[in-house]
Amino acid sequence: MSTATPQQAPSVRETAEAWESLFRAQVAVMRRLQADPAFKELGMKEYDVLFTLSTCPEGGLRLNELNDHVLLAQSSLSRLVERLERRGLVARRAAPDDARGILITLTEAGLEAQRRIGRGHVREIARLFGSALDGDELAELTRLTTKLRQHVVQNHAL
Amino acid sequence: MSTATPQQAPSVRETAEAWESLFRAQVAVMRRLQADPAFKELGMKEYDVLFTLSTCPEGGLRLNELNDHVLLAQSSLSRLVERLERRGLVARRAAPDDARGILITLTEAGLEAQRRIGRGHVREIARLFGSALDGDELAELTRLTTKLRQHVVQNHAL
DNA sequence: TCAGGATACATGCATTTGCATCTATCTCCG
DNA sequence: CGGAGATAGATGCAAATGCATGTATCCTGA
Repeated sequence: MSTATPQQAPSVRETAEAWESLFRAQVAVMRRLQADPAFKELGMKEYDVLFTLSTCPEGGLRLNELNDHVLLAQSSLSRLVERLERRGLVARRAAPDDARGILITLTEAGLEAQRRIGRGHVREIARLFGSALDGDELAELTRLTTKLRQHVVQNHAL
Repeated sequence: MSTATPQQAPSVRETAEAWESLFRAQVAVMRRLQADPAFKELGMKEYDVLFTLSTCPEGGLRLNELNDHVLLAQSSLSRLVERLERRGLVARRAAPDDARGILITLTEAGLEAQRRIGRGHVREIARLFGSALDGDELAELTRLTTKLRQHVVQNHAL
């Protein structure tokens, strides 16, 4: 499938440095985002679930698919979704093709909440990132992290 | 998008895309790291504290300084450190210049644990990152995330 | 100098999380 | 077919977390 890249594998030192830097940046940004009053109503993880569902609108997602996007144990996500359902933000129904599975979809209220919170969220991100990186740098950051994620997901199944 | 516009003021869309991509990459990598058996002995957050302490060896760190590096509420970190102390991995003593503060330092056992776990950790990171990005890309990723973190920390105090 | 407010950390308590395990369903291959 | 193992999701329970608040100490300005 992939022709081997001509260059040698990067050193352990380089990779560790990159991960450390990526991780710390994520922590720094996340700390500021969490402080946003918009997340009093709904935690980051809850919002993340609503957001992920909003990007795959038709038919919703299975619990295990959702689980790939969120950093939570399966049981924790199960109960998080249960809470969202109790709040009327998502609906759960049996998956059509697999009687073991459940399909989770956004309700109208859930979609509305996602959009409302998402607007403030996105504005806050722009505020944090805007002065830090220019357009080219942002594009490059997006490219690199996307490439990293894709390789990790493809070549290192859980 | 305007190719003619040089830079400054990236769009909300661009920043949101970059953050989403950065965040998802972090989740994907973190998921794999957490699966490493090395983290049965000590969770990621616990390791993160030991690692942070290991990078500032002389005199240790104050609890509130530590808190800047970890994505935990102050009370949670307080108790996390308490647990590490009970396991003999860190020591807590009164800060010399401020009677309200405590200074946290690695014990010998803590340093040993950090090094031992860190070795496997770093190897696992190299395995995940190595095939994904080449040396130049890693360096650029490091540069961009470092720049992002610095700007966020400097311009957006909590 | 000292009152009012800020800061550092700890603690009570309800919520959330993860691990282990359970049930139900699916898949494969004899 | 049919039984062994895999997979999806739920649940009991102990541990971890966050919020609100408490206590002690520090700082500032009148």
